[in-house]
Amino acid sequence: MAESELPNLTTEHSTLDAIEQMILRISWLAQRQFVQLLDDDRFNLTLTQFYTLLHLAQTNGECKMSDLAEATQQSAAALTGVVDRLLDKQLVERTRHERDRRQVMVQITARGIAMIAAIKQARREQIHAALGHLPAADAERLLELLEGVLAGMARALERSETGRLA
Amino acid sequence: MAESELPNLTTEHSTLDAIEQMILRISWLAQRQFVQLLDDDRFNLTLTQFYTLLHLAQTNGECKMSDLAEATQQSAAALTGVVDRLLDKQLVERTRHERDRRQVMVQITARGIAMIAAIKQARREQIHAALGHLPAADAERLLELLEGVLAGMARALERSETGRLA
DNA sequence: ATAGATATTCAACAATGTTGAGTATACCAG
DNA sequence: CTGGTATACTCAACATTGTTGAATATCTAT
Repeated sequence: MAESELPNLTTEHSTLDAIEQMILRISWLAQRQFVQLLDDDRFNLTLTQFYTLLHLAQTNGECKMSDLAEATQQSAAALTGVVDRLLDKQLVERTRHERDRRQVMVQITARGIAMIAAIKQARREQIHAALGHLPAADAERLLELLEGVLAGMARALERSETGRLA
Repeated sequence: MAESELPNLTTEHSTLDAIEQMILRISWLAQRQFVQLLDDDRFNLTLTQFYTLLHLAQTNGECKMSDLAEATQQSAAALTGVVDRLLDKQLVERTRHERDRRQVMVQITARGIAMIAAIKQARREQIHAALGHLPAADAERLLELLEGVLAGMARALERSETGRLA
């Protein structure tokens, strides 16, 4: 992975390294915090189930299994089990593509949409508890910078994963 | 500083909500990216194993199982299995406390220390691939803002988790 | 019709996580 | 010392997720 374009790795680490540590720790905390929320009796979802359902909520209409697997970074085999459990909870429906009968299409139900909305609202309250104190200008600036981070990470991930979803 | 603790949840969502989405997605990507790295033949660790080993690396000397469980946010029962596998890989050693024979003490080995160092170096290269393009000033500013985020999240997590590790 | 590609599921296994029971040890009261 | 209780950890049983490779069904092109 990107062995050529690495300028002065040994010297000016400090800021990027600190950002790296920060992102790792924030990721860890954000996830634990969110998992706690999802574990609530109202929701009772795992993180993987949530991300899968979220993508379905953001996709209007049906979604192919393989597309869903790629979007949520899961193998097709793993996704089958996740969708099974979402189906048990009546949060999604599974149908066959009309023309290409090989394809399995998944669609979120009204119940699933309501679930996502409720989780987002709860999450909104949680994030306000954590970040409500940030000055508005800082929040705006942070958002801009995070967009840059996300773009960079998505690129790096793409680059290194070519041909993973066998 | 905007002192309003929970002002108008229903109206001015936009920026904080966008930051929330961004953090969720970055967390997801950061983790997937890191898991890929840890899966490399050189390391062959899971995320949980890494965080557990990392904490042992940061703790000089031995660490009690229950302390380690709390620090890494795992149940004692789950940790037993994780340490079993770290033991198989000869990355840690398990001994009994001399006085209180109930306590099991875990200590990282030289091999474990070398492993953590190698992972940190690889991670450094990965983060450079993702963020190397950020202007230095932006990186500095991002770091400051993330520190604020981390502090807020740590506070929120503390508040909500009182007495979880039964 | 058949060969090969594509889409998905299934089977077998490993790692993690939960809960509740079990074991060993420590400590305290009588 | 003995018995009772708290503590520290492990174990057992189970659910979820993840991997790989095989199996199945369907499409497409010759």
